[in-house]
Amino acid sequence: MPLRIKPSPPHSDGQVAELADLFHLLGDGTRLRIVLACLHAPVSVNSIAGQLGLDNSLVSHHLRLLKAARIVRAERRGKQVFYVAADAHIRRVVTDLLAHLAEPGSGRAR
Amino acid sequence: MPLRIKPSPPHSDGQVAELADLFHLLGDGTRLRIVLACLHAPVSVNSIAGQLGLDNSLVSHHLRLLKAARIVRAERRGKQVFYVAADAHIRRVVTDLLAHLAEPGSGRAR
DNA sequence: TTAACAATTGAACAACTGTTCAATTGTATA
DNA sequence: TATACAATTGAACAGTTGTTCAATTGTTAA
Repeated sequence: MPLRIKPSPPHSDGQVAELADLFHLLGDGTRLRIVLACLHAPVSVNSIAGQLGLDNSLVSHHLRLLKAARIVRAERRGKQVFYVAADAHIRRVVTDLLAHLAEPGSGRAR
Repeated sequence: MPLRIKPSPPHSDGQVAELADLFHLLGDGTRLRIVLACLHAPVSVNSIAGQLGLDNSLVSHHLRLLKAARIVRAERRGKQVFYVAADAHIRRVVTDLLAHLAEPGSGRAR
């Protein structure tokens, strides 16, 4: 029996669609910066907007999409609403890819 | 000296923009399926189109973008042009994320 | 209640983008 | 050369989407 090399595993349409949705949401620069801003600790909408120099409204719009996709989680404290990355899974995805980009000679392939 | 917890590392604008670009290109379902089709071995444009049920022209358009971003690499053999994932880096990014999605209870956060 | 602060929402606009179709370029064979 | 096959290219269209602005909801303090 010959050695089988990388049978190129089949992927369900659902999995691919889910992955594409995740990529699509993180594929906007503004939205990605928002995710990075609340990746490790809860941050208020105002704080994110101030930190990134964006309009309050714009940040809220993006956070609504990120929340709907379960990428971030909302938590209200008094007047403010704090957002944070939904779980360790999301954190790993983003930090892993940033690490990948930082790899020597990985800027964009060889 | 108190223990510093997750200083939330600063990310250069260039890194974030690069990462967003990568996400953006993989964020389209059709384009992601094309990348998956030639992830482990070189495949001709016709083969990709036939396999995915897409028009030849559409596949070529997408491959042009993927090639410009150095996500795939082109190689001509006679009449046909074969495309394959640019390097191990790209392969890891995609396969890792697919694995992440396959994790128990990871469909979208907890 | 009133006032001030924080966040959300909806409408509207411009910019972008995925797709289709037709025409063209490149390559190999008769 | 001529023919067929493979891939690329460009224009044009429709649909999507990021952003702005104004108005509204929710919360706390005076």
